[in-house]
Amino acid sequence: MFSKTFGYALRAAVFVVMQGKSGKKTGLQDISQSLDIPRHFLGKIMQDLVRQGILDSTKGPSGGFFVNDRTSETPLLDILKITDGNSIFNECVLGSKLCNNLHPCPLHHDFVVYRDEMLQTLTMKTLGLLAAEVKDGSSFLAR
Amino acid sequence: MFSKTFGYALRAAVFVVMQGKSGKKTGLQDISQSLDIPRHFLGKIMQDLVRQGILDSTKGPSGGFFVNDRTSETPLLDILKITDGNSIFNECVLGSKLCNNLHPCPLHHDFVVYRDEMLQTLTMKTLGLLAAEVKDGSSFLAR
DNA sequence: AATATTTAAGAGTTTTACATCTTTAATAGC
DNA sequence: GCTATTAAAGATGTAAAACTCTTAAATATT
Repeated sequence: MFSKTFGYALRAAVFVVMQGKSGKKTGLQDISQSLDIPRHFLGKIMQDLVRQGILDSTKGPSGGFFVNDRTSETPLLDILKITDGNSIFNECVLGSKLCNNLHPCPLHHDFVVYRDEMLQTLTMKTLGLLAAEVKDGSSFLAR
Repeated sequence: MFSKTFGYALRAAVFVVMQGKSGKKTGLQDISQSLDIPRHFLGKIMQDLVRQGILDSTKGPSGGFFVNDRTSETPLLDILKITDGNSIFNECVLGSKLCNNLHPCPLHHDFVVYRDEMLQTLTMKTLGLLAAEVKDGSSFLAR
C-alpha cells in the first residue's frame, strides 16, 4: 500500500512527539532501537522531516530531534507526501494512463471511494492524536 | 497500491475474455499493442495466468490465448494473488511486524475496514463482469 | 518434410526501493 | 581550544520490480 519509508517516518515522528512534549530531545539511536528501524536509513528519513519543517533537530552531545510549533498538528498526509510523493492518490489502480472519471477503468469508481476514505483518515488524524493514543495504551508503535 | 504487473495481468485477461467468448484466440502482439503493455514482460505474466489455469494458450501460427471454463468466473482477487502474492492484505500498513487486532498500530483499525472493502470488491467482481462492463462502454481498458 | 509463426523459457539489463558505511559539520562539556 | 557526541551528507551496496533480448518448443500451412 504505502512504502516502508512512510511507516518508518510516521512511527518515528510519533515517537518523538511522545517523548518530547516539552522540548526534550530524542536521539536517532533511541528511535532506531525502540522502533526497530535501520539506523542510518532512518537518519535520511529524519533529515527529510526536518527539512520539511515537521521536526527540528540539533547536532552535538545531547542533541537529537524535537517537536516544534506545528509538529503535533501535522496531518499524517503531510508525512505521506514527503515519503511517497504527491501522486499516490492520483494514479489509476490498474496503471492505466488515461483513466479518469469520464473515462474510467473497470475499477475506477470503486477505488475512488476507498481512496477518499483513506484520504480523509490521513487528513484528519495528526501526529499529536496518534501520540496520545499510544500514550493511553490504545495503540502501539512497536512491541 | 498494487503492482504494475497486476494491472497488466488484469487488463490483459479481461481483453482476452472480451475477444474470445467462443474459443477465439488472442495473440500476445494484439494484447500488447491494444493495451500498451511491454510485449515480452506481458509474455511472462501470461505464462503465469496459463500455469494457474486462468487462461489457456496454444503455440504456433494462429495460436494465442483463450478462455476456458473458469475464466469468466475468476474473481479479480485470484489474479492479485498470482501477481502480488498472498500477503498483501495481511501486512501492517505501517510495516509493524507485531501489529494485529489485539496489539494494533495507530492506523490498524481504520485500515482493516478499508481493506475489507477492497477485498469484497475484488472477491465479488469477476473477469467476465469486467469484460461485460467494457463491452457495453461503461468502462475502458485503454484509450 | 520444410517453413513460418507464435507461445514458453531463460538469461540478461535497468530502475527503484531499501539499507549501509564513511566522512563532515555542529555543539556541549571539559 | 580539545575532545566526545550527535545529526547531516555523500557515496556505496543490495534486492526486488520492471523491462528486454535471445533461444527453444510447438503447431498450422505449404
